[in-house]
Amino acid sequence: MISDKTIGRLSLYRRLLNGLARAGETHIYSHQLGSSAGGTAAQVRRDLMVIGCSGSPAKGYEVQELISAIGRFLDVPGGMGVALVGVGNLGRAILAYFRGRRPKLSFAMAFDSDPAKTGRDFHGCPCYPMADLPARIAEREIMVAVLAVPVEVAQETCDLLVGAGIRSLLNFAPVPLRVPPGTYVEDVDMTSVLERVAFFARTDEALGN
Amino acid sequence: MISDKTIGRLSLYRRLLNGLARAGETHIYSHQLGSSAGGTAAQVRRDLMVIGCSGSPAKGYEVQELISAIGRFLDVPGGMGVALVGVGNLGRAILAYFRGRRPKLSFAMAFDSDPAKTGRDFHGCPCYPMADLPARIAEREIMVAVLAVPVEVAQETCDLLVGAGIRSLLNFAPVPLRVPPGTYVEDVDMTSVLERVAFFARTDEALGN
DNA sequence: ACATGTGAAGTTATTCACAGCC
DNA sequence: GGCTGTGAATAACTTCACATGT
Repeated sequence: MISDKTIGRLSLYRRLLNGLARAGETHIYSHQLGSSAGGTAAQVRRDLMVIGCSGSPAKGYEVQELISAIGRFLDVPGGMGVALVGVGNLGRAILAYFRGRRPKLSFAMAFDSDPAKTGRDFHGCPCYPMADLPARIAEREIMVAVLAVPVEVAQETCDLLVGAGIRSLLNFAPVPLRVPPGTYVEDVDMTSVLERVAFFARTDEALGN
Repeated sequence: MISDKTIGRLSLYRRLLNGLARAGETHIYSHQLGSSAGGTAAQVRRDLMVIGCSGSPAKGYEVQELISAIGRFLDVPGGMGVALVGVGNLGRAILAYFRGRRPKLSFAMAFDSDPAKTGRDFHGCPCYPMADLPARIAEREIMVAVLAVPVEVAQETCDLLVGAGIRSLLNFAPVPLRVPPGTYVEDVDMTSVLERVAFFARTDEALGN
């Protein structure tokens, strides 16, 4: 009933709204938010409708109210821990990227099979050996994982995570993962994204986008 | 007329087919390729149809033929150079990730505003100062760029790239870019992707996906 | 029998457009 | 006059289903 596209946009709206709030803005119209978000006014109104927000024709939407409403909708009140598996170049970049960015969603632990990496912190996140994974994930009741392991071990690592109780995961390995029903997977396949981008460099004007 | 989703899947099919070819497979049925790709047989057949491939009911599709056909469709014969802007943690991870992965699509140059980074190589890719960007991009006729700069300078860097002749770009900064018509942008907003993934950890079973 | 190729149907997502209100 | 809220229309994408071929 609620689409994943809408969820992604709500997350983006919140970030834009936080910027507006910091700049002292108190109200915003759907067409302004729409154009900042790279979408349309109608889309913004629909998205806000599904989370039960409403604005006034006179002043638009209240920035603070939207921020709170999106937070109530997206966030788990107590915050959520995320596990990273695979502390290679990409894994470390992800840790650095998210460090301190979202208080309600932070990397609580990382795992790697390389003994040279375990036992220390990366960007503030402790790294443990793979053998500890099931116990540590169960102990902290982690439900979300990011997979940044080599493609050869992606599926088996995924199975291990699901077995340990992970309910939703973000996969950077360039292979679609098989998961049991009830588990959510988002594949971010950078290879195919880049190939797509390269493709449209050629055809954009030729086919008139 | 050809959708970006199809392009992304073709890229994935090719990767899977390369694996099959390496394993010695010569033919494949749409339902096999579909399930490896996390899709359906009908979808595979439609995707292959748009690039003019056909198989036989007897043996399915010829693996090598598909690989060539996808290559003819997606690749520029002479190969394509990509520029990276922003050699931070994420930028370096991207260089490492793509190193030697696709011969027809490789990072030819990188740019960064930090003088400590310019003048040397990162994962085999030379890094130049931002001031050199327009001339070097024009000289090598680069059309594709990856943007991995801090969000504050993303739009201005994008404008610089477009002015230098970039036609298509992959943006990792968490803000939608404004580009002139005819330019293709793919935003990979890891923050909102992760928030989405976290959201569905809670609701998957509750709302029964 | 079983797989392909594809029109038709179905599904999901986005945009239009207008009533109602400030 | 311009904005919100939303049913209706449209567009985009996916799946069905079956005629056709081997």
